[in-house]
Amino acid sequence: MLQTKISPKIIGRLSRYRRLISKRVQQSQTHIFSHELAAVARATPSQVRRDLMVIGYDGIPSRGYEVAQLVKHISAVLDAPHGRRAIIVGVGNLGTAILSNIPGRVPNISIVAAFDVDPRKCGRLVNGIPCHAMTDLETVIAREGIRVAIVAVPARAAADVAHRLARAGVTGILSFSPTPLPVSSHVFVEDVDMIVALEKVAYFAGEPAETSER
Amino acid sequence: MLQTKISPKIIGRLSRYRRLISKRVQQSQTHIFSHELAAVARATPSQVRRDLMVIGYDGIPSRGYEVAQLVKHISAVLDAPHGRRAIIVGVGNLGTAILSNIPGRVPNISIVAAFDVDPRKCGRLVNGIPCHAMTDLETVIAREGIRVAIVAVPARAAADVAHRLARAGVTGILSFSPTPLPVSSHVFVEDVDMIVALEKVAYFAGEPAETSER
DNA sequence: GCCTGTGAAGCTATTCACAGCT
DNA sequence: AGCTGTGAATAGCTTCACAGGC
Repeated sequence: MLQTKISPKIIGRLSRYRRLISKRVQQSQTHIFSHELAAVARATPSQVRRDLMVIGYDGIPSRGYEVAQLVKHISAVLDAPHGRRAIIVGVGNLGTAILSNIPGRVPNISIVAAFDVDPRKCGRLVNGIPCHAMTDLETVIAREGIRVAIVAVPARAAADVAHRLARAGVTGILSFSPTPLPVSSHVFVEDVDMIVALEKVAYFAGEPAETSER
Repeated sequence: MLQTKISPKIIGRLSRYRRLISKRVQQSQTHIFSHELAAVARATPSQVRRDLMVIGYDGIPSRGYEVAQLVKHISAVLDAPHGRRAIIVGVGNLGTAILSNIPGRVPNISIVAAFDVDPRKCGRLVNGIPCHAMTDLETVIAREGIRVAIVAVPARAAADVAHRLARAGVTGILSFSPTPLPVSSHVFVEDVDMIVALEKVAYFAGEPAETSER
């Protein structure tokens, strides 16, 4: 049962909603309001209601949403039926930081292998994940049926890695590379660019010492 | 030169354009086309032309944009007049990864101090940046006139740090925290949430789908 | 009262399409 | 020819506003 495609923005918010709801479930709370969900996603209550409308979940006026049900509905949308295995390419500073932040915090997704050019890292565990040589990339992807990859390699290596991933069958890439990966349009790429993010912040932080140019 | 506020999306693309243009300047190229700029920002040529229209820069038909001029125009928009100093709070795995990726790659912005609760890190240099105890946070912010901060602390500490930053005068925060920082609306917050990003990728990796962007 | 669902309105962002320059 | 600038059109996203349920 394939849903009609939902926009990236809504998917992002659903992910945030779910994180909050899961917490509430653990605290054995039973209901949650749209304004609480809104706060966690920097959204408005009506936006939350819209989003939930898209996935076809109805709340109860004046009681809010039943958390156990809602988490199931959201998971039915976000999660692949039998779970997803992902790999990470590049186990430098950034790669290890990712490995210490992600595993265990993303329901339904597990990182099953890491890759690095550095031979000293190969054959060992990094944060509990086995690290392989770059030469094994295609083999492991095929064997594990990988469709999702995280790319955390230096900029100069990124294009080559992306090509290999795409050719080997990867259809979704989370990229930390500052230059866009050259992949064909059937591969979904999500760019996380810290430099762009910082420049945005610097811009909107406004002028030091309020110069007002009238 | 008074600018009206430009949208975050456009600022993000301008940042990417500038990175490419700077490279071209170094290669002593003189002109660049809108479709080249588009590629680097996952945009279309007409979007590029719109963006440049917003900042009031005109190209030359059939030659493109004069790179030396254009980089100046973009910088006049993005950069604070006398440069910006920023700090980073949290020097764990993620914090050090950031410190190894950002300094030197963002024109006009320098990271001048780091902070961590771990007393073993205080008083030392981390990637060339002096690390202070958390108690010095307000002092350093005041002394250096800091308006921009990067928050890379564990989730449970994030809210407290955000309050202190905002109270001390910070007006822009780049946050890597998975829960939204509780700051008043005059502080600009840019969230980088790896977990959400990964879930997006996993969702769109689903079936033979097509690409989109953030 | 407080909350939800949803049509309709309002906004923002992106693309089209074409005149005009080199 | 090949490119730009830009009004007009389109698409996409968010908010409003209000009827209806608890």
